[in-house]
Amino acid sequence: MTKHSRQRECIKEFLATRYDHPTAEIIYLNVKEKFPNLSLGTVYRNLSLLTELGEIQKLSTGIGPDRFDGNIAPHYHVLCTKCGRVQDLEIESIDHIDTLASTQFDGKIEGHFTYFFGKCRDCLENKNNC
Amino acid sequence: MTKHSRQRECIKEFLATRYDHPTAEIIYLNVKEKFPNLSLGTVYRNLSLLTELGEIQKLSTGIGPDRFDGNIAPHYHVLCTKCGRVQDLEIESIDHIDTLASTQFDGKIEGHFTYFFGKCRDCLENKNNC
DNA sequence: TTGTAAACAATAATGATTACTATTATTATA
DNA sequence: TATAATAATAGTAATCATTATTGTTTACAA
Repeated sequence: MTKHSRQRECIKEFLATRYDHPTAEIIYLNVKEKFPNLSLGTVYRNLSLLTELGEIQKLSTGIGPDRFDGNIAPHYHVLCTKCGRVQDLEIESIDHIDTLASTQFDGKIEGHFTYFFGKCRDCLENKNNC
Repeated sequence: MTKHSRQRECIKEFLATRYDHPTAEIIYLNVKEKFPNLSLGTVYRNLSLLTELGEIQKLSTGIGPDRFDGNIAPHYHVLCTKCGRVQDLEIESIDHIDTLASTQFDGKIEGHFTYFFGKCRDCLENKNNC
């Protein structure tokens, strides 16, 4: 049985205010302001739990540490290969690629994860503020 | 200037014989049979170099350690969520999703990486040999 | 040959994440 | 409201994958 925890509540609330997909470290530093003796392990444990519960989303981009997204509505992400920023991308569903994959795979396709990569607007314009 | 190295040669040859996308650790254990005092660092260094040269492909699936693929022809991969196996998938190009993403992204889309997930044939049939 | 620079083995260090343990907080119940 | 049961915590150690360092060896060009 899972009990309420003020730390977990705060982690979830913090994520709801951020649209830049922060890492566990960033979340730790921010939530620590409200809970000065917060432990990094607590952050990781709760991020895992919230991900399992489907209340947040974990992004394993393969570039740097995992990131977390408080928005669980279906959407995609673009990774800037210059500054490392991860931005949201609202596109129409591309779930047809699962059907396509199913026709060629001897087994059951349950879904996919896709990350787009490229250059963000700021990097294209050489603004170094990203 | 990059010099010839028998270790690198052997790593590349080994990858060419394998279709199961081995990890650095597995590659190390196998190539060690020919070079008994091979170092794990040498494996990582050469895998990075070969990846940069475009002679092999690195797969960062987000599940477990990175894997490597000696086949650089464009193709996709399916991760079995039960046994962790990574299998090849030959499907027609889905590069149109980059065009789709471009229409919604304020910046430049250069490509995408997509991993499908599901259950492999062996796991569906409860054969525990995978 | 011989000089030089790349590659090596061995090992230490790092970064991200998970595990452990004694204490504290939450919640059900007396 | 007090108390008992136990989930969650803070603090810390350990692990896992990977990268860095260093002194020695190997490839190759002069």
